[in-house]
Amino acid sequence: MRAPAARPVSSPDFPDPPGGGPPMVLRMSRLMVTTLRDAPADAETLSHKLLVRAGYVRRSSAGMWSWLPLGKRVLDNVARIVREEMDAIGGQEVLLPALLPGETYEATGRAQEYGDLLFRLTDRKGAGYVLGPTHEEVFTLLVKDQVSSYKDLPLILYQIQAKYRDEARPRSGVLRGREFLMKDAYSFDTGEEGQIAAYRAHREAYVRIFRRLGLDFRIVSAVSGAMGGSDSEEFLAPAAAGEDTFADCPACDYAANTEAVTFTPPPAADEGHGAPTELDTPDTPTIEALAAHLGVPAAATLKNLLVTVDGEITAVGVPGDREVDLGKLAEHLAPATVALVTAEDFARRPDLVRGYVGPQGLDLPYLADPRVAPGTAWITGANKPGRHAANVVCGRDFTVDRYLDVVTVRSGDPCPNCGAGLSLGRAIEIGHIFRLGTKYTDAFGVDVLGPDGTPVRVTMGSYGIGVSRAVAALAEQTADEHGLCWPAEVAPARVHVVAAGKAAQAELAEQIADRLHAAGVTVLLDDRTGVSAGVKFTDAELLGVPRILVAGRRAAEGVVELRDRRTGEREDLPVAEALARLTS
RNA sequence: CGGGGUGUGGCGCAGCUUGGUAGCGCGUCCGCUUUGGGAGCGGAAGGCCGUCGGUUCGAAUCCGGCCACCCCGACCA
Repeated sequence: MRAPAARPVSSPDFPDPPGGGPPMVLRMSRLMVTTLRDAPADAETLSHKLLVRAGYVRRSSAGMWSWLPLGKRVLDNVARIVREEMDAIGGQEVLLPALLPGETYEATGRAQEYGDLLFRLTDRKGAGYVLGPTHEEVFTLLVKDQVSSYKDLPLILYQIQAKYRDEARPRSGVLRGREFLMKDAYSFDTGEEGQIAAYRAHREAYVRIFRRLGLDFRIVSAVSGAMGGSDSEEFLAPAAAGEDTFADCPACDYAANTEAVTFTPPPAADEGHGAPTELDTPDTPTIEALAAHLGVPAAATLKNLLVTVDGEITAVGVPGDREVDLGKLAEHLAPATVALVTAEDFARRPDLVRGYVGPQGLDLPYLADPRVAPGTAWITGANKPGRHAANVVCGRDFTVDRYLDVVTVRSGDPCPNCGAGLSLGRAIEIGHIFRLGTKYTDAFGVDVLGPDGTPVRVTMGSYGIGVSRAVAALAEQTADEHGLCWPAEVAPARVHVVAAGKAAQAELAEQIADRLHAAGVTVLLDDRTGVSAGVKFTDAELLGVPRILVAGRRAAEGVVELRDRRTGEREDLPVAEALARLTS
């Protein structure tokens, strides 16, 4: 497919790598790029502001983005790297429709799981369609159609394609759009072993991809969410603008999405608890009021949150200083529906005293955080207005029906691996890999014939990379106060040549651009006339090409200035040497 | 979906309280001067003031509906 290397490529390191398209000279005088001094008022995150200011992207409508020439080049470079590494593990690229019959997602129940997140539309005949949010079903059906023998497996298919999610709130520019570019790959194997091998191959490919992209990233264990399946890991790019919170252990290599952090209580110290006593605690329906009234830390109290699980009133016990993460709770109890109790629910249960609920002697299912361990003693509601009880011991005075990790993780919580204090950070999810097992092949009955002639159920994995999001994540991680600052392999050009002066400088800049071009290097040439050097420098910093070559004051003596965008280092060099540095 | 906010040339904003037919900075175009850190002077183009309706002799401005967008929350690969 790609043009043979008729052009000189002297090194894989600096000049354009193979597959990046032919080297070009991009002329600022003719490029469709408008840089803005001010960011749009609605831009919040750094990447959003800078990608717009530098003329890489422009908002088309809510959550929909147009990629302008420079942005498109960065996007293509990211896609190219992804493609190369996917091909290297034997992935075969395809392109499936983004517009799909609605029933595709009905068979697996995902139409319902996705709910409003799924973009739905109707054709002229009234038939329902969706814009694909991810393509497990479609790929599974494709394989069912195409593959019939174990000899056809293992198989890795992928595509790089626009995905659609009708986000309730698109935000942060390209970071969370309703249309975005995603690489989605699917592996098909017979049996557990192959599936694990495919998962591992993808994991390693992802590490190579994100390293090549120059992203700082962590691999974190995650919950599978709407994908289904057993194991999954997320690739997170730490960034202030990130929407995910992850826990990171400073002492070992543990890292996890906060939703996936578990807690194992230390062995119970089951001694010396006195009998329960009732306390007079008027006007203390909140933990805060109770702790203040008694002069005890909130952690000594037991908070009992009442929820309904598929309509059944259920209590959830957590230490008083902890918050229940309703998302985690719902995750554990899925597919049951979890909701906070309403006033009507209370009306049905006069034995439940709002603000004074305790688990002892209550006729309710009782769920609890592992911190509410057998043998621990608590101050909790006495199930009477204005009364609490102390020395209420778990296992003696009440029992827990089921332990669940439902508490919001805090900085300093123990690492499940080594016990050190976890730190929390924000990050952008740039990749997610899943072992799906047979969820989708069961739904569609996808078997191949095995060596013994009997059908074997196919096992799957799915592996996503947010390509457009990775661009934003990169911008987020690499930009500084002057603007964008791309790693060489994804930059829209390798070198930004600035003609800073009059005709002589312009002519030298042209010659240099030509020679770099001939050496296989893509050049962004600022050949604009009537634009002052200052403007060109400022634009160069905003645009973020990693190396800036200035033909300026000393052009007449054949000396140019070479700058490093990241470090700001500058050096005057003879033209020949500058060229040698940029092409070797 | 709940709470808050904003809609005025490409971008950033003022004008609205006190109605009188739209203004500033940046950008764009033309001319001259300038040319190493977002230049100067002179000229010019570009906006049915989100939308629909109401009040009024007259509405960007007052009133009401709707829409859009943004932020926080909920939700969410």
